[in-house]
Amino acid sequence: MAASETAIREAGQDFIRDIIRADLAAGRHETIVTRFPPEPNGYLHIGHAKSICLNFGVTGEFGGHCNLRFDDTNPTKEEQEYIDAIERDVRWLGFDWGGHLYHASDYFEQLYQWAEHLIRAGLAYVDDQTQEEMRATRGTLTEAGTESPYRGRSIAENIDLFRRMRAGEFPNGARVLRAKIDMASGNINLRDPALYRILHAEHPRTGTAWCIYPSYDFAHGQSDAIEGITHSLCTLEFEDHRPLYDWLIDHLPVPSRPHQYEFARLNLTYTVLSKRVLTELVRGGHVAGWDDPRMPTLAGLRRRGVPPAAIRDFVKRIGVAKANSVVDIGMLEFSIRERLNKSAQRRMAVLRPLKVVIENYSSGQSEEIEAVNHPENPADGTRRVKFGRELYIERDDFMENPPKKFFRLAPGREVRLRYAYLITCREAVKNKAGEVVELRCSYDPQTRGGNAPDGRKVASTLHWVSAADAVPAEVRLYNALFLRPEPNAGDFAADLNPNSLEVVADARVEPDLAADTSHAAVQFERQGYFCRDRDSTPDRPVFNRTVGLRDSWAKAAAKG
RNA sequence: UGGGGCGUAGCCAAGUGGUAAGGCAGCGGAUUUUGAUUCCGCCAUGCGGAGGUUCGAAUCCUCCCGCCCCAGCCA
Repeated sequence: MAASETAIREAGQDFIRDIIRADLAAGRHETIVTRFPPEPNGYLHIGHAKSICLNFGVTGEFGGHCNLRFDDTNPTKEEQEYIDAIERDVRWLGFDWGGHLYHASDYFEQLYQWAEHLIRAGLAYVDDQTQEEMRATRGTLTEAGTESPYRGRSIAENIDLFRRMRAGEFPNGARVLRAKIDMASGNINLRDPALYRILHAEHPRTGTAWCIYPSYDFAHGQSDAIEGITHSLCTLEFEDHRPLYDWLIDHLPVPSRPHQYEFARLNLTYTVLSKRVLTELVRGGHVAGWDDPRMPTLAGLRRRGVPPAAIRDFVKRIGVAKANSVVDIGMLEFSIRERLNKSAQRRMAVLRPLKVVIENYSSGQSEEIEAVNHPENPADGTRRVKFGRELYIERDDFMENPPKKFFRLAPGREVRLRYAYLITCREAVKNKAGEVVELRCSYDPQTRGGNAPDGRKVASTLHWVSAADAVPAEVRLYNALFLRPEPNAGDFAADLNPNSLEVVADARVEPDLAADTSHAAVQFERQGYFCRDRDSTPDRPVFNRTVGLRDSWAKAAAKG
């Protein structure tokens, strides 16, 4: 794919794109090749979305392609379920790797040959030390390590031992192939890092063909080189692996010379983006699964109703840099609302119903009111909603003793029912416990559609549904999974929000919401954006709240 | 204490020697049959701190401070 001048000019301003621009200008590359390299040991989350958007984004902007490459070098942790989920989620996010689907495991034979090459060059050796011994002799952050007693083995012996490792002659952990670099290096990654370990484990792709597997460090850069990756983009914690990455590339007859660049991973307030923690949330039953709508996984966000375009917008907004940062979750919510405001049709749904009886509307009567589907998009048309003597409004929209700035319904007060009539509250009926259970109201027949011929104004407009026609529904309201802006990933359970899921069991929705199984996002007027959950049954729809509308009243009320 | 990075507003972030972009949040106001949306305005005499170089410094130099990552046969 060739990039247009315009695309290049309009590409974002960040240090990665600066580097690519410079490389292109200097003629170092004709085309850009990147890769997104997930390990299939968990589901993709929004932090991965940053990497996906970056890797696929730059090749779209500057010309080239991005490979999807599974970094499947540890069969003890990887599963086919994750492989499938990752492909599905990358596609859902809106990216296409074309034919460029690869696996580090595709290169196992080549990597093995390169390991022998290193041995023949005297740059790698088989170490018989135990894992404990290796740890003990690695040194500390401030002290040099000591060389292994097996470091001086002959090339012939090393080759023999390594081949026998491959042949399965030794149990797990018995020996390891190490690079011979510098046990005194200040960079611990250079203190003779392990290149191959013995793992008698079945691999999702290679089965039992191998019992030795390359380490990340030995696999990653070489895979990049094989695939002709020009810019290998990864997160900051790999920064001090770069000297090792380069060392291997320098000493191996690889077909190309990739370069690694590091950027800061995404952190979000009230969220944990750690595969370990996310896995524990699922396995420990703290959430209903990888696609629980409270999860920051792409599967969770999808089920929650977040449009992929909103995630892409969000990622564009937060930028790419090298400073560790924690992005306000509000920023993601903004991107979601921005997208959904444009696309979601409006409907009325009452979450916590309070019955309203229109006393001067006769009981046998009913009518259909025309309601617009999207106020900013006339092409979405209108629909007809039933109006009758008995209605439901939102409990929160009535107060018996309203404070000064509350301008919804109250005794004696007139408000508008959206698209319908102006009504006035005559009486609040209470039960024995003193709770308001019903409102007796009157309507003004002259105000059909919502406007008074005499031009009088009302302070607010309420959403409502017809008691006789509305359909009962379950609505799931999601709150942050964690209580603190920066949860402790170590003891995450202590920071879990016990109220992250609020189930509203008896909401009432417009009938067409129950009938529509398209799963398209809708806005419940004055409340938020919702989508139909797959738990819906024909007689009982279930809706997930994707995100609430901005609510300046709630904010003001909370302030007092 | 060794090595590698990073510090620009409450948050994210541009800026690469010529006098602090943009977005989120917040605060005012206008419009509004969603307390939504939209629109307008305000929001760093200041760039972790102190010195220095320069006509001029967030950008260059020196020293200091703070934060993050690394001692897996995980990635």
